[in-house]
Amino acid sequence: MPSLTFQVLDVSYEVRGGKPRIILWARTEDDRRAVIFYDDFRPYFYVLPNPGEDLGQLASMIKRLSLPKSPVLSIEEVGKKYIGRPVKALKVTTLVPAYVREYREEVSKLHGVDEVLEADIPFALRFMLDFNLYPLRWYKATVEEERVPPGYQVDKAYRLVSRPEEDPAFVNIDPLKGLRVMAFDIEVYNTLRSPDPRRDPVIMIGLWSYPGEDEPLIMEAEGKNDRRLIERFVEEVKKRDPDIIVGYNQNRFDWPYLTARAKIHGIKLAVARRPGVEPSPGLYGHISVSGRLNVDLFDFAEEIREVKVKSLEEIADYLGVMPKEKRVLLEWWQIGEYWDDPSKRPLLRKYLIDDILSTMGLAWKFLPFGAQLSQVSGLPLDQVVAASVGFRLEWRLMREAVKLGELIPNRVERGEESYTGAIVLKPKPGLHENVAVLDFASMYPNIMVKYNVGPDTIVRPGEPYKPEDVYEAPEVGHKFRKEPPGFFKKILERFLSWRRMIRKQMKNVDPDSPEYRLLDERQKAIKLLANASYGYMGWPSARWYCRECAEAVTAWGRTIIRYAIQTARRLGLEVYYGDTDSLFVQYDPGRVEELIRRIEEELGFEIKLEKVYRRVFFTEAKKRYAGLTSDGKIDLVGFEAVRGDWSELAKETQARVAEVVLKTGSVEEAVKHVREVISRLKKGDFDVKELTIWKTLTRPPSRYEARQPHVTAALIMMRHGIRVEPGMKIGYVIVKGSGPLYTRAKPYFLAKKEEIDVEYYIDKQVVPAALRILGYFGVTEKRLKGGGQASLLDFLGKTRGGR
DNA sequence: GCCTGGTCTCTACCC
DNA sequence: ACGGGTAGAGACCAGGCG
Repeated sequence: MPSLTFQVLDVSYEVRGGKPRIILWARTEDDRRAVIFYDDFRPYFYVLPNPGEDLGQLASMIKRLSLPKSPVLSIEEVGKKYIGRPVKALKVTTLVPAYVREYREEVSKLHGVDEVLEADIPFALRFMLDFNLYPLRWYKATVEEERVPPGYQVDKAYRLVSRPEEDPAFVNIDPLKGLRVMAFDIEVYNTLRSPDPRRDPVIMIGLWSYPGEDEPLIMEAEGKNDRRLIERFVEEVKKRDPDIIVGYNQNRFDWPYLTARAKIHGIKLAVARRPGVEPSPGLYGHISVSGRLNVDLFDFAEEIREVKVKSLEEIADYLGVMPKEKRVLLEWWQIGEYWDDPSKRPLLRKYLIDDILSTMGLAWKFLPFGAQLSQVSGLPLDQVVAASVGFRLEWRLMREAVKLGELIPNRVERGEESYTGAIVLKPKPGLHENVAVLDFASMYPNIMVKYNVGPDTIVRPGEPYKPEDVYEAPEVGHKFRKEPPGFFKKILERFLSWRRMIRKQMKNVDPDSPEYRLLDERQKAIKLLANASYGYMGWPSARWYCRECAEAVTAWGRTIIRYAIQTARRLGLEVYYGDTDSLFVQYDPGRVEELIRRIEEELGFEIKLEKVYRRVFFTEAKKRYAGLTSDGKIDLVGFEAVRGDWSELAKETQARVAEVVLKTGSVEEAVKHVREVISRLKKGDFDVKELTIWKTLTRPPSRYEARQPHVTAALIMMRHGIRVEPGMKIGYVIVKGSGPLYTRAKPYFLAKKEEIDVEYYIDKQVVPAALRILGYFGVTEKRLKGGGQASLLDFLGKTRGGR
């Protein structure tokens, strides 16, 4: 029988004739698209009996529950481990995946059943778990060719005969190489309010395929009739037959909108590779397009902290994919107008083209990392991108559990129990020269490995132990058995050594080569998962939740950082600041080197010289500082200048103040700059956008206890027929008037320049932001705002501050 | 009824 | 929809005062 080498793209299943069939979506070595069917996989779950229960009797009770449409096919007694303990369980196999939920409910009720386990794992993923298949990796398997079933958009169809084995030849080959990527975006008609699919048509759709196309294809509706447009969209997608579809926010907007419009026209949005299948909601708010990987790039953008308003334009600008000044910029409410006006329509077209180019540009920034995340976590690309960090790690943990013969715990509702976290030192306020920043490398994962922390190694109350056989966490007293190595330790050790190996390989590869990029993205993906493990244990919804474990980790962390502080002081190094796993000390190269050596030797934890500040400035506040690095870069941490909920003008002013003070030491010049900004404001020489304040709406407006400006603005938007949803950033300005602030907020796009309350921006934005830094040097509000000379008091204040 | 200070609510940040 | 620690603005509210 022939052997096939293929790359796994995705897995789904269908039920035919009352039986499930696994559909493995793949690409073959000779670049064909293929489905590989597997008919012999069956859904199952485990039943964990109460201690001393008669398994045979339990089995016959379960058999009696057998459902006609999905009978119990077999019940098998198996030896497993559950949170590290050996257990006997029943493996119950049935026929139709959708009925497993029903079995879970009924079996849980049976007398003698402690828990029903692994009944909540989606069938297709269950197959990947059991067959140890990782998406985007390459495998070899024996297959038999079949006729491609009608309607399937693939070149080949096979039946899986042998268990696939990973092909090591492909390990360091870019998994995306040769895959067809299509970017798309739609424009929807509107009239100064949010579009409604019952009323507003789709007017333009753009798509662009790589490889193969030099430029995007732009399609337009006929007037306000989008029927033909949507039909053409489906045809054009099929023609391009992409493996990966990328868009920006398409899971929440484009797909639902297109689906709704198609439904109105009675058209099927049949863009999938399977006949008659439309895009449909999947896990984690993601939209699944069967046979293709639908990747919403917005999910990556969410993790870019530096960009606060995460629109496509802003993200593409930040990443240098499409500079704002080089593109057509339109606001969403202008789309209808630009469509109706024939002279403006070409600009709308260009706007869409720029969006498509930006989207494709972002794809090449993000997909390589996404592909590694998929290869490492084991979740298909489209899902891993949509999933949060906790779930990404959890899928990998589930895979490890299957390999180790461990039963996967259920996801259970738990109340929140908080515990003590890390230490943050009080900073030494002022301007300091030559300060070294030392960082413990992956402190929490290393604590977990060193002390064998985990839910399976912890000594529970009442359990016997010998003191010499356990590690005891300081302060909290939780104990962990030294042997055998626990679940987390095993996985983390593998992650850490895997990452070490990759970093070693990287040293022998040209930094500009594709292989280097691949390795770098892979080590980042591994690091992400490793670093998530501590937070994961403290997450009440985690399957492997263990509050005491998380608590023990932070306790060890506190002890370690205290020890490091003490060691630094003993060496005569002044400690300026520290947070969790970092220390800011006076930079004396010899003694810093000695400090590093001692910490590593005496504690067994690696600490690194992360950077050296030529100058660094602290106020009294923790978690805020400004530093000037040796290469002339300014780091601003925690200050208003890096927060999204301050006006751009206040942020810029503060950043400039920090820069002047750090680079020149001239408070004078910084004051001058602030005064210029204030006079510019008073003259009316400003733009509404630089005064806009953005805040996230975290819940529906009615669910707020306290009134707030951004909620007011959101309510005004709603009155104008603009949909606002939790998670949205609301941009508002403060306008003139009396009464509390929240009564004077207005959405920025409805506000006229003349109504802006300039006084508010001076008193509550620019001045406080500037004073946060200048205040330390004795500068007063009066001096920043005053019309005349600096007073004697200001002068005295300044010299006092400059000590 | 108005002012004041303490507390609560909310958001966004740091690591 | 991974954790705790933290800053800061403004709303909210009780108590003092006249």
